Amino acid sequence: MPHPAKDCRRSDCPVSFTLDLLGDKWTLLVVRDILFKDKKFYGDFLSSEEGIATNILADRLEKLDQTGILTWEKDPNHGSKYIYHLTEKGLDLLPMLLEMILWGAKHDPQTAAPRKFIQAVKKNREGVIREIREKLR
Amino acid sequence: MPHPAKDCRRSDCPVSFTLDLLGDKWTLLVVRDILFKDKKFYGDFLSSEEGIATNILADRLEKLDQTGILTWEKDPNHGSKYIYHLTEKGLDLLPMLLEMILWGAKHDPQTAAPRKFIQAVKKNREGVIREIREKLR
DNA sequence: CAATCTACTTGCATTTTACAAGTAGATTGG
DNA sequence: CCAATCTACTTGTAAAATGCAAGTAGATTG
Repeated sequence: MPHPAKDCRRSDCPVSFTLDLLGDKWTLLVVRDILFKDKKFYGDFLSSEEGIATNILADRLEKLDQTGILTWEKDPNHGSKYIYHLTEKGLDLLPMLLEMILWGAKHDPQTAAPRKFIQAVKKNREGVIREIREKLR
Repeated sequence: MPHPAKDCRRSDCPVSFTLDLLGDKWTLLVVRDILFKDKKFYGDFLSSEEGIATNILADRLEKLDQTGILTWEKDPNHGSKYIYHLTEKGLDLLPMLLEMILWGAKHDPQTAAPRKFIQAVKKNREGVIREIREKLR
């Protein structure tokens, strides 16, 4: 055989696995932008208020592609643009993101999380998940 | 006034807030160890299979303390040991961790997540949460 | 009271991140 | 049609975080 794929996993623990793929300060912000902010272009992500650097963004998009969380295709209406979107594996991150939002909203005194959205998630998690998934088809 | 507390938050978004506190490869492994593996001593965390370095562990414990997620106290039975445990804010991370586990277990072909546990979480989330919280009192 | 245990700290090499600038192909305006 | 602009990047470099090895200080054990 050529040579064994350099295996970067630290253990077979599911928490560790998730962190290996998503454990940094930027990756999940891209996922958030797609899930909750209807962003789809490179420039959209770049202009998010947290101010991701362009080299970091390019790196994270590539890693998200390599791990099967995201893909992209040419914008049919605009040849120099690419449309980024989540795969099923990426959409499956929605429940986790919702819990991150609930935790952040609860424990950050100056959170900007809309009260209505938080209430909706608490009251009807599955419904919110279904709605967001459908919107993204 | 003295001088404004150097504010490291990138935005008021709850996802960003959560990532500011927990977005790295190690912090949540300590939380995992406490929630699911009954670990409580410095040496326990050090000996986790992912192999955290001692300086990183000390740093993360301090940050978790600063952000009110964890505290510690002297072991009454052993004066050179400290018992680390989660605060309410830390226990509130449980639902998020459970979603990380579900996602990791679903998408990692070689996951070590026990099938029984995954089934229990899927079938009775709230029950599992209650049980684990009670165990940690 | 010496060896060991426990929870760290320190120093340094390597890796990752942040910031600024540059590039290449597609599109738009005159 | 062609110069300016738009879009999605790449490159270079300084700063910061991480990883690894070794050392330390107080409590405990034999």
